[in-house]
Amino acid sequence: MVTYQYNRESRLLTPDHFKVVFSKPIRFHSQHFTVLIRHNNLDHPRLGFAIAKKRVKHAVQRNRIKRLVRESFRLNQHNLPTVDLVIMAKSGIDQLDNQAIKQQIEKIWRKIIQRQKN
RNA sequence: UGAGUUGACUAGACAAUCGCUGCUUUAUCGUUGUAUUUAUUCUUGUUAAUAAAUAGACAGAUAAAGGGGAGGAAAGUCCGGGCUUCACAGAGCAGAGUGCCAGAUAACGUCUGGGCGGCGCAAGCCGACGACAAGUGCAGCAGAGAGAAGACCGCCGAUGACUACUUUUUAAGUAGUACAGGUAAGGGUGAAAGGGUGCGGUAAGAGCGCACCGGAUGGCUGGUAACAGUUCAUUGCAGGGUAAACUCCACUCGAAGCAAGACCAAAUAGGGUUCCAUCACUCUUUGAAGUGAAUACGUGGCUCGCGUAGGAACCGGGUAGGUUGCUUGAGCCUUAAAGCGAUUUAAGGCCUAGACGAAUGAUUGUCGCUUCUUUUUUAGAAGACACAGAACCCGGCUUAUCGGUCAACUCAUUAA
RNA sequence: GCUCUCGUGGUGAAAUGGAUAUCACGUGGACCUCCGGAGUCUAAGUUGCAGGUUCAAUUCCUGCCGAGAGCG
Repeated sequence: MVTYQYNRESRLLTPDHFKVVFSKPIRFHSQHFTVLIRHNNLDHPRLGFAIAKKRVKHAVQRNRIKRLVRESFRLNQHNLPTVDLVIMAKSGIDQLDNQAIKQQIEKIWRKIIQRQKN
């Protein structure tokens, strides 16, 4: 079933959720992202962010990254396995434009899907 | 037309698709338990219990529709206030802050008007702008001297001393020495050297005296005041700088913050009360008795060690979590009145974000803007389209900022 | 949300408002040596930035910028 919804069910809400992901993650890297994933027992994937103020200085930039990644997650979530994801940003990401960020995050989705099949 | 000053406003526009989050309405589900009706039960009640239906209410869930959804600085957290909790008889000390005068305000370190000083041709802008004559400190180097000072060069050497000469020889005069000494004009040092100019005066000089200018003190006049003026009087005149040095004077300040605070409250652990159970001991009472858990049981051949010591009900605190505080407010817009103005008052209208691992977005198209290329009027390409993202709420200040619009004023040039 | 501290050669630290800003380590250059080490000499500071007070500011005051810490 294809859904484009993104509500509170699709997010990591409490520190406990994050701790679980950070404890035994599988890592995926690109030039400006680190993604930690871990299987959950639900029937849908969940998304969380950990973007440090040290890496991305301005609040406008942090919000932009979160919105872009969230939008991409929203449109691709039906293809993803049932995992919890934590997106971490690396410094320098605020220099990129919207298209570049979109391409990078979509590349990561493909890697996750590929790994799941194997 | 050009150059500038001040104030106010604006912060790309429209459409489509897919989302996020409050609000309103409707529908469905759910929850609680209120009212009514009906049925059943029996202790037969105007009253109880149970069940169902209908109506109403509502923490909530889902769906649909409608409508709303970042800023002028939301930022820095530099001030002030509301709100909340705690503390508190009153007063003082300490500490911190402010500092020309008057006003505005809920309050302010903010704003308005005025004074004084500085900058600018001007419109205008800037200023921590109380007191050093209450006391204490500080001023390197240079310089003679750095605080009620001082003699290095210079000037003088009247007076005193010494030498020489002359004379009327216990004395006087003249010349010299630069010894005592005088001097604050000139030079020089320094950021700063104890009013300025001129004339008189003098051995040379000096407010030493005088004239003018400037000041100080008192009075008078104007002003609410800061302060200004003064053809008034007195005073030769000043002991300068520094308080963003200690300090003094005047005024202000209780402390902490929405993670404040209020309510609901799981699991686990733990507290209290009652009842039941286990074991040991006690008894004029042999009991659902009293006291205790130091004991008992298990593991084990024994010691050490390890494990177990219960069950039920109720009460209170309270963690995770949830709800609330949470957006109607010193609110915004328009008009009128008062005031030079900040602002205030009155009338009418409006409701304009409330998220919480944290929404307010993405993509596409058309137009606009900027830059670049080609070229001379188009075409093409690029663009997080300036700075920047609410977190209890307001009033300011400060800092960042591509452009655009409007109004008032100033200066220059040209024309009439 | 509240509070505090720091910023000085490449690094780590000194300096009462007063001379050309000092010390250690490191780096570059020169000397010494056959070469290297050691040694000797020497160079490199916008005292974070912008204003102000003062005769004079690393020091005092104000505003920014950056780094770090603490409390809840």
